[in-house]
Amino acid sequence: MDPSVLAGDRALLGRSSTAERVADILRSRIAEGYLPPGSKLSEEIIGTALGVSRNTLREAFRLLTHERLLVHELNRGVFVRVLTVQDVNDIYQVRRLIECAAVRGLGVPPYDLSAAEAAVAEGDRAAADGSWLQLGTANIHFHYAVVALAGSRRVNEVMRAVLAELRLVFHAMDNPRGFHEPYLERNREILASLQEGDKVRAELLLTSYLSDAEKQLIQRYSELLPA
Amino acid sequence: MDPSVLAGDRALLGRSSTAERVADILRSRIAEGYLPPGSKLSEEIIGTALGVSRNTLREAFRLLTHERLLVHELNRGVFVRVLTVQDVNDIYQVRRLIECAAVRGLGVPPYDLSAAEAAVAEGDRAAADGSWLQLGTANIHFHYAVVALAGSRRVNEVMRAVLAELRLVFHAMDNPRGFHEPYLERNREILASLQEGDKVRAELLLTSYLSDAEKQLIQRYSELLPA
DNA sequence: GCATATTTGTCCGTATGTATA
DNA sequence: CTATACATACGGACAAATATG
Repeated sequence: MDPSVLAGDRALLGRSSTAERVADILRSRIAEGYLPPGSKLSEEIIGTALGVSRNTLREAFRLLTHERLLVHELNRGVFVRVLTVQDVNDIYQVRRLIECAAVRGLGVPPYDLSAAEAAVAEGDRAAADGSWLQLGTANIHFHYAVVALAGSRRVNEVMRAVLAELRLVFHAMDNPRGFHEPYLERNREILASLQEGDKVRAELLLTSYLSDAEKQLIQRYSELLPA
Repeated sequence: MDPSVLAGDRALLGRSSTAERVADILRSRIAEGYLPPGSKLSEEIIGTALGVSRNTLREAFRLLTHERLLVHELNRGVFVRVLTVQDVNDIYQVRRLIECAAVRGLGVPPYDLSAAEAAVAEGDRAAADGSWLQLGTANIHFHYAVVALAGSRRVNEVMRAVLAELRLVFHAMDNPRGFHEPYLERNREILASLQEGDKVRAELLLTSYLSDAEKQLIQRYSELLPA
């Protein structure tokens, strides 16, 4: 790994828990693709680059390992997670189970859809700017908002973790516009169904959405991995 | 045969870090009730008692904190988690969502119910022995087996974590027999429905099971906390 | 409110064990 | 097989926060 990736981050270390701040920095670098899947994160190199001790760094590694962004191999160190085709399939199985169950479990309309509406608006802005990666983030926010309708802290946390993993998958897509753009409209349709109180239609749209996205990602993955 | 082909499997066998073994010990003590919710775990006391350094002990604390068995308060230390009434409500909301969705998402019968059958048998043995706490564990195993039918690694992990939290709740019940015993028969009914391929009935039974258990636990909690 | 004692947060140096070229 | 690099674990140190009288 090239330690200069973290050179500018030393100044950011000044607030709350050191380990959490280190984790924040590493999480950003992973999300931005500076630390691609499979990278080894050396305690020595990162510790000196950020100016923190190994104990503190290991604490940060633990946090990110729990978020499934890193994997820890005994006596070998930590690495940026490499997701397999099976992982992608499992992530979408979780999404189908939880997102559909959240919609199905809704009470009587109207629902508080402000967060979902904000996510669609965020997607519109990103699309207008041509920020396709940000559009992917906005789409993730929309689905997080849908699950949040269930009103459960723990369900929210599970969803947040799964969607964070999904970001690792998105990095494999070479054409972010072609992949993300169509789903903005599909989210708008899901939102409209919920606004009309039509849970059944919303769940159907959600199911086909997830099915299509999974197919695209797995096809792309299958092309990449044998290479 | 070349012994080196098994080199990678050494990690899968008896090897684990000191921190993980310490975490195992503490997890057992918590599950057994020796460290009741609210207990403060002093680094000094436990470190010397187990003969490990503070750094190693803190690593173990982190593992258990991520399992939600401990809570970490900055500059104050770690404590055995004290679940609130809201936590109990949230845990059952998650269970309703995931367990029902797992059953609803099942394909065409027959299903592989061996794990669920084994859990009911485990419950029968525990009831015959009068081991009511073990009966509670067996009931937990049954519901874990039901969720495992969904076949998703991530869903399984979520369920395992939620059911581990539930164990903390069970410690609040003063009459373990009165609480756990009736649910053994109800699990048997759910199993029978699944054996007959009747997903709809299984989901209905599951819903009422979870509703009743939640009511009992929350009532007990409400009696305890104001005291 | 203040001063003190205790405990945690962070870091370092080092010895040992493990994996890999 | 050896050498190197690295992770694991320990003990000690000091600063910072908290608890106690």
